[in-house]
Amino acid sequence: MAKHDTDLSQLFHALADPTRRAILTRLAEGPAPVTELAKPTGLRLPTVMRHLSVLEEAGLIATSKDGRVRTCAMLPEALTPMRTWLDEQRALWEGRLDRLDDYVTKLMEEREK
Amino acid sequence: MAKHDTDLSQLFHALADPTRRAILTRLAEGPAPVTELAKPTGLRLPTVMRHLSVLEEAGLIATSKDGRVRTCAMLPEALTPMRTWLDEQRALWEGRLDRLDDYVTKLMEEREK
DNA sequence: GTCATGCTTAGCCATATTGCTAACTATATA
DNA sequence: TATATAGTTAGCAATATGGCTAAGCATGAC
Repeated sequence: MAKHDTDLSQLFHALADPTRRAILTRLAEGPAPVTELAKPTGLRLPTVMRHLSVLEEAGLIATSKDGRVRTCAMLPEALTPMRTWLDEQRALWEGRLDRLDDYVTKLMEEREK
Repeated sequence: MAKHDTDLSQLFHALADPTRRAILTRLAEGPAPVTELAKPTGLRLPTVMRHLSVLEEAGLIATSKDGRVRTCAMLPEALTPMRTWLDEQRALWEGRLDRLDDYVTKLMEEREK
């Protein structure tokens, strides 16, 4: 299993949770401290911390502590592998359609003879 | 929690497993029966069946049975919600940069006075 | 120094996930 | 009809996930 494969798994796994996606969406608008991120979720702090560490391990956010406040910020470039995967998948799919197209074209040509 | 939100969760969850992504990649090139999909994974059939049903519930593949053979095919449009989410996320992020830009511009103008 | 605030750690519980084997059904094929 | 093939079902075990409480630590406000 290639390394970027586990990266992708981590990335997709991190995004598979609605709470984590909501946190990311909030962070897309700018950095925020943990407590502020926790408030709209209705979840307890330790639970939110866990979500944050999943996001951090997936490379989707970075955090830093200033005094007793930990500030979280999004790292949007972390989404690139996902975009790449999507594009590869699309290329494969379209390649398949092209081959199908070639095949049909060939069939038609055979018929002409 | 909106409905398309659970869709997204299912979608991301389905894609978070390397075996399932490998199966999808294979299917992007064309339909295949279960046993053929199972072979390269090195996993037992019931395990692969489970992966397939996860993919099917996420809307990523469709299956149909002809005689004793079940054929699986990819449904590439199932990836659209993911693309949409990515685009929304990017829009938010870029909107943030724009606002930052406006803010800086405003600061500069203030300075001019 | 005392107290409130913001986070952190440890650990518990329920459920979900991912693998397996064993046993079964249904369909080709000889 | 007998046998091999393709898939299916049931159920077990290990681990991961997502929630919680309780207790702790560090820092800022009074």
